Amino acid sequence: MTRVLLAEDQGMMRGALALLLDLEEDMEVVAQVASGDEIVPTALEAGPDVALLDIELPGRSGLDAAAELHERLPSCTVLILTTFGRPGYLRRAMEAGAGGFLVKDGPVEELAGAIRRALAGERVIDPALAAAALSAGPNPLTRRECEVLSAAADGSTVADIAARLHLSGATVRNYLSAAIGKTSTRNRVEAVRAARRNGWL
Amino acid sequence: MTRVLLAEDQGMMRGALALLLDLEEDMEVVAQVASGDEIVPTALEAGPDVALLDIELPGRSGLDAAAELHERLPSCTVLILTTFGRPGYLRRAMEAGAGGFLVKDGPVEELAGAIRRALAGERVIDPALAAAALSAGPNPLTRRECEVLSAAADGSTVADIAARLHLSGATVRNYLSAAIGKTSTRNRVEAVRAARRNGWL
DNA sequence: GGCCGACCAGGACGAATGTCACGGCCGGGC
DNA sequence: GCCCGGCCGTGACATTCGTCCTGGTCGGCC
Repeated sequence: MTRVLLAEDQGMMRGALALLLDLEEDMEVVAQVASGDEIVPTALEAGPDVALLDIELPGRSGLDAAAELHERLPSCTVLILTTFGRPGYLRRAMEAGAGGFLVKDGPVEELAGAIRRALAGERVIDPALAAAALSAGPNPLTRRECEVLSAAADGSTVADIAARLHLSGATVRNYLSAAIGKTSTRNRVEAVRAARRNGWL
Repeated sequence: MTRVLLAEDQGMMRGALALLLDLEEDMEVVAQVASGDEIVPTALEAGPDVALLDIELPGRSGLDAAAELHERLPSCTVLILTTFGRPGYLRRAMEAGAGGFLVKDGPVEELAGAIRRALAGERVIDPALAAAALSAGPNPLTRRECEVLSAAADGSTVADIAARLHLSGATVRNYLSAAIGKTSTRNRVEAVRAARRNGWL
């Protein structure tokens, strides 16, 4: 019997997936969580064979939790299940030791099969997605550039960002300019969108 | 037997919901579509008793389709199922003649019950959401202001927007300024976010 | 040691943005 | 008829944004 942990914030999606997996003869959902912070503690307690994690969760990111889980509970195979097949997400998932990367498009029928293949040691990845991740290359932005870009996403002014990150306005402007250049965009808004699309934030 | 049409772009969500509803004794999913453009034609062909529609779909909006469906197939009860409980969405759904408005949070167990209550003539709405929609008031933005704001969402410059909408740059700036004022924000990015949050775009 | 990249900051400059006042046209309501 | 609001445009103005150049510190690598 394969014991499954489910991390997904949308209640309806989580419930539907749990019901779906419980219908499988050889699977059993032993824990469900709705936030990223609960993943590791719950997993350590429940000891699942497989963790099916969303990335964009309230609290901690699913990718973060995946990395820690892989280290502290190596017996548990981590599978990422996300809405967006962003190249950077896939890359980070692989670096975090994930056994597979699934997108929420694609038929439900594949889900159980993907879990079984991952348990068998196979790396379950959509080939088209893998190609996109490789062609996109690694994240060219430095940590600071990512932080500044994230802080700019909500329409904050330079002064706002500077205050929030304890920097000078001039420094913030320079980081933004660098990020705009590296993303080949025209302004901070386009830069944020490009970075998001690639999974760099 | 209640015949259900399902409109949802995420394959996994769509499949899981279909499976879930088919498990109910008195329900039967007779059609599934993944884009907004397919809703009305498919519904006219399949003749469902209930249409469960997502709002943010590729192609046409689910709210648009709901309005036309309510007019051309009055025998079909329209239920909106959306990720975001934006006040403006709820308002537009009610104006489109929807029989209910559900958010994808909240437990799956309620779904079938909500459908049955809507079929019985009840208006199924989360009370907290209804209160939020009323307190937020109607959309203060004019049609043009909405269009300009939507066009500005992707980081386009004033010149870009002007070209796209066949307007003068000065006019675009005036509309943006008006939208910024009405949303009590400081710049176009914040205005776009505020308008989106309220479901005005 | 030299080299490089990330990090931080300042100044100067042109371009874009946001605000305001001012016009005009049209259609609907009183 | 008059008034009002939506629509479209212009010009002027201060502010912000984005670019470029300059400078500095620090740690890692060869």
